[in-house]
This record gives sequence, structure tokens and C-alpha cells, in this order.
Amino acid sequence: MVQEERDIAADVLKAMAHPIRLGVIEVLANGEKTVTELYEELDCSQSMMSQQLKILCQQKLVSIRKDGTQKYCSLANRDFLKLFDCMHMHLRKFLNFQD
Amino acid sequence: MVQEERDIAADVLKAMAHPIRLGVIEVLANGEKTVTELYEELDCSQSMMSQQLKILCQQKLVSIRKDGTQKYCSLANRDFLKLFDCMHMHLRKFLNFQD
DNA sequence: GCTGAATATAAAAATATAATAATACATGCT
DNA sequence: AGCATGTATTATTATATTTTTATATTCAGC
Repeated sequence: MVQEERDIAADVLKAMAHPIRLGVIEVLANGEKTVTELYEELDCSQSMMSQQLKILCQQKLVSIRKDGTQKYCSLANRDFLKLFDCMHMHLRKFLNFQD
Repeated sequence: MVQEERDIAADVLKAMAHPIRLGVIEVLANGEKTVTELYEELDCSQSMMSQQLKILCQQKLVSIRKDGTQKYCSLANRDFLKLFDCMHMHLRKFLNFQD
């Protein structure tokens, strides 16, 4: 990777590096959800969720389609789900996290 | 993932989400390096590198062995290298980044 | 056109991160 | 012991992120 790519890649990772945003990705792995469903499931305010979704969309991690008054969110790139397996391992093997 | 795991996972991702730290991981993919080699190759100050390495070590992404007056850095968990392939794809397919 | 539900935006305060510069520590060598 | 090299720490400033609160927008149904 060249410098410029690393800058962008860092931004993408930064977009994932937040408990709520990570939660969004995890929840969306199981399929499309409404903004309301997301903030209820992840237990945060509507405003919070809206702002976090914006960040995820900017990095093209999540995409949103509109239907009437609601918005349906889904994963834009499922490749990154690999990260969760890897992270799970890391939590257990390297940081001493029990099951 | 439960809440607590997401918090920790976010910290791990945050540790990767920085151009220099990403660079360190990339360089170390090719084998052990000295702190000096790292900051020369990645073109930053010695102090900067020392601080970034600390963050990477805290999350157990990098490990360091001491030999005399030098320290040799290496990747603690090569699993995360998968991320680079995935990120490379993402840069090209989702953010419009050319080769 | 008004209302209510779903979502977005703005502003502000608290906190965290980034980057630089200066200084300290450690070790091998003479 | 003194010096030079490699690395770490501290302090500081600038900047960015997080979170909350309040307000705005959008749209379907009446």
C-alpha cells in the first residue's frame, strides 16, 4: 500500500472501530434492518444511530435504501465479516478473554 | 459479540486505524524489523514510532524482543493480514481507487 | 394542509487522539 | 566513568471524536 491508500484504509478501519458501529455491522450481517430496529437493538439514541450510520455509509460499509418514511440498512461489503472471526480468535488467544 | 467484547474489539481496530500503524503491520508482514528501520522506512520521527508501537503492543498486534540496545518488532498475530487483501479490494471496488 | 412517525442535522461540551519537541533511560564501547 | 546510539517518556498544543440535546426535515395518511 502506498501512503495515500493507507490514509484511506485508516479511515475505513476507523469507521469500524467503534462499539456501536461494530454492532451495526454485526446485526446487518443477518440481513436488512430499519434505522429504528438498529437503535433499539443496539440500545442507543436515534440521533446517535443516525450519525454512526452516516460514517458507515461514507466508507461504503453500509448502504441504505429508502422506502416511504423508513430507511433500510444493509451491508455494502460482506467481505469485512471475515474480520469478526479473526477478532474473535484474537480476543481469546491474545487478549485474555474467556467465553 | 456482547457489549464488552465490542468495546475491546473497537480498541483493537482503533489500534490499526492509523496510517503509520497500518504501515508498521504491513512492513512487519515481511519479517522482523528494528524500531529504527521502521521509522526510517515509514518516514516518521523516532518518538512517533515509539508511541505508535506502544499502541500496537498494547493490543497484542505487535510483539517486541530486546537485543542489546535495539528492539526487534514482529507481528504478534498474522491473522489480521487477511484484512489487507480485503481492504485492497474495498479500496478498488467500493471507494473508487485506481491502481 | 395538518399530524405523527421516521430520520437527519446542528450545536455544544466532554473527552480522546495526533504530532512535535524536549528530555530521560538503557546499553555497549572505550 | 564517559560517550554515543537506540529507544521511551513526558508535556504541550492542535485537532478530532464522542455524546447529548434540541431542532429540522421528509413523507404517508387523514
